[in-house]
Amino acid sequence: MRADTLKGHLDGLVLATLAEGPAHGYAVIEELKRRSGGAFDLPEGTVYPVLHRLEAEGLLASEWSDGTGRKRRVYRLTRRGRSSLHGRRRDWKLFAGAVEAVLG
Amino acid sequence: MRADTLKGHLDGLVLATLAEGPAHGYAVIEELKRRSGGAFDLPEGTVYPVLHRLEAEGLLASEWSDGTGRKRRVYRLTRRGRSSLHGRRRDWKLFAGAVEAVLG
DNA sequence: CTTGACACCTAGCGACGCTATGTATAGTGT
DNA sequence: ACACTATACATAGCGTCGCTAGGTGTCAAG
Repeated sequence: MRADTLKGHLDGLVLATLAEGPAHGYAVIEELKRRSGGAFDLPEGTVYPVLHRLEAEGLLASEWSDGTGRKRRVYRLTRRGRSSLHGRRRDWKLFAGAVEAVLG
Repeated sequence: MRADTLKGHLDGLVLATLAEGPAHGYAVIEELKRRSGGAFDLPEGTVYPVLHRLEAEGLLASEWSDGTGRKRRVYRLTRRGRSSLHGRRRDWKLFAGAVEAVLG
């Protein structure tokens, strides 16, 4: 997979990964890999900044969890995050449809 | 359509637009708009640099045409360009499949 | 004779995925 | 005991590339 193919789509993918329940950053990375069948095997330096950005935008909220002794930051969708995800799914359908119409 | 959604995909779209025959830059812009049903209404400052880049990479070749009096640069796919297009169509299918698997 | 479509061009900006690097803990193997 | 891997977080800086904004010039219509 070419680098930068994700550009502009990653936020939606991360939101979708958190749609079924809260998770910490590392788990988001693994879940993206799992759901995509290995296609999205993203470095931490890609995903952590996304989580920070989405939280800064109010689409995610987080809190530290030290239940297991290991410190983890657990993220969850806010209401606005869930709404943004719906918009992004719509946008994706439009975009994908347009690309396929052009590619033929 | 969000800006930058195209990032990493535009080259393939331009190649696809030229797959059915040579065209000049402005016509490529119009054809992208037409095929996409208006979704891809791209400014010239986006498309012209792409054409230059693809030509520099050997995927397109061009020559000036002044048949109508108006100067136009007409682009056509090279063999390598056509082969690149095939690869990009494959990549798109993989990418789109992975995105849809994640979005659910 | 101005307006708008056609047709080309490029400098510079901004966004963002990625590389590289750093820290620290838990588990596994030898 | 010691090394190594996986887990888990963080961020500075780079490179790419779509876009904005500005420029040149031709042609048709009102």
